[in-house]
Amino acid sequence: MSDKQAGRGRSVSKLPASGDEESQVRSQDGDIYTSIYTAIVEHYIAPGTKLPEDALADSFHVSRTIIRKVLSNLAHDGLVTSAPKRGARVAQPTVEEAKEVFEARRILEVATIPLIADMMTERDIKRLRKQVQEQKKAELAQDPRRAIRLSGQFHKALIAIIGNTRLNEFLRNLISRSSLIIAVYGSTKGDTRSCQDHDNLLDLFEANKTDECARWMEDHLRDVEATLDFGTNTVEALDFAQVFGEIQARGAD
Amino acid sequence: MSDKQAGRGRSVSKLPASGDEESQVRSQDGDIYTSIYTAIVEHYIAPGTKLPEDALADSFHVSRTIIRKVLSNLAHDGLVTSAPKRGARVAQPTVEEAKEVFEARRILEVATIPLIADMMTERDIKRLRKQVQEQKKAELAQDPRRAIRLSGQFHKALIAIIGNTRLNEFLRNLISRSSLIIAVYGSTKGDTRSCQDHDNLLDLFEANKTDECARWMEDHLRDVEATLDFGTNTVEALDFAQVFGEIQARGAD
DNA sequence: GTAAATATTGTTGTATACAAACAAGCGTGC
DNA sequence: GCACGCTTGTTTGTATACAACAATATTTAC
Repeated sequence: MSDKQAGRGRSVSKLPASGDEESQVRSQDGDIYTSIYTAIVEHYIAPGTKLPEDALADSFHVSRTIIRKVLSNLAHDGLVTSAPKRGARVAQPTVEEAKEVFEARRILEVATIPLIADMMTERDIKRLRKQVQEQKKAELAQDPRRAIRLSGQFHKALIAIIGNTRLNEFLRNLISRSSLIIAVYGSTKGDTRSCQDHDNLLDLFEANKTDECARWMEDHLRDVEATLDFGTNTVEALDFAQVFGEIQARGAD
Repeated sequence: MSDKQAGRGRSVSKLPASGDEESQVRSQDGDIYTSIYTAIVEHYIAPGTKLPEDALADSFHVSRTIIRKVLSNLAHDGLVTSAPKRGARVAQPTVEEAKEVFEARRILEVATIPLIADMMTERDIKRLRKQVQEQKKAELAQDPRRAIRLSGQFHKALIAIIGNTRLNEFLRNLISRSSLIIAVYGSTKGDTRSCQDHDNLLDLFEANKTDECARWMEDHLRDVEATLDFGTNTVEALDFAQVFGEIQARGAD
């Protein structure tokens, strides 16, 4: 697949029909992180869902020690909140947080446009085009999870052109949070337009219209934010046990 | 009984800092993080210094469990690196990392200038002026640690005007890393100029010359980066035990 | 029957114990 | 004399035990 995972990011493509490699006794640490991370970011577990250490430890056949570390990392990413003595839950971003995240994305992704335009090569364009195609396919196939993920990957791939790990990680963080925000405030309609949008951006890049690229990005992010409905937060906490059952279909013993 | 390497071993629990037997019930988690964080950022412990869990646990009179969590957080902040099975050390940023950090700062701090100018009030200016005065004083008093910290606080205070937690935390991260970078590649001279610079920026803000503010910030950060000497990395790992005594008294920002 | 107080259960925070891995010191063999 | 392997010691990774706290259920008083 994509041979160019920018930065040392953890590959998020583990979930659907996972290509089963023999990853059993290998570093259990990162795999568990990835599982829960993916489960949250791709809306397999709803915001607000409790994440008890014991249950998770049982699910993944490790001790609470490991789960604790993973949850701590996820908390640092802002995907779970952990109140001092009452455990961890999948984070429920407030409206203020949501607006902050999108404001930060606007600032970052607009400001980096000139640099991106400067360093972008033909191959980059080609790769991005292909990615947009994939996204389009996913949307036609009614696979919103995959579509959202690919949309995020597009933005990540864009900034990855600069090759700055700090920026990559910051945007990765913002995009994870965006996923969560969409889970809480997202409307179920009208997001299919973004695919067209991404194609338009590439056109502008190819035409060397950098200023218009910047304006486009600003508008695009505002559009996405505008599709959110800050009145309704659809929360339906479902049991996570079955979820991780699906995720790692192979039970250890 | 051959004498082994100094700075290791179990005899570190001699710290005067925690001679109080009663205060160890309260300050568990966050204070320890702050202590080590401050120690690193303010150059009390040199990059590359080993941070053995046992020794730290003894120093702070807690178990390795706590230390482990703290080190994990610090690793996430990029202030310590932890190789899989050979422990944690104070991070030694490479030249590439250093350049990435400063590039990220340029992008972020320049891009936010318009927003800052937009939201800045008289009181903000007054507060910032006072802070610059403090910094000037520290520099005259030959207190480079304090001067560096105040310089960082100035930049943080600037972006804090926007009131966006994401941006605040990102810049905080970049600034911590900058401190580390200065510890490794910093020249001992010529940093006193930054104080004047900060005053100049405030003048521009007051004159509503936003564009010039942006250009100023760009130049300023490039100047700071230019004072670095990427050839010499002065590493002198000193014992951290005595260090925490001095620090624990005051908290960090 | 309701509400307050108490008992019980369950979950998290911290410490400690044990096992595995790395590093180094020592000795033997060539 | 040098190199290789064994052994010892130190340090990290993981699991488990125990204690403290929160939440819930139950009992009792009015």
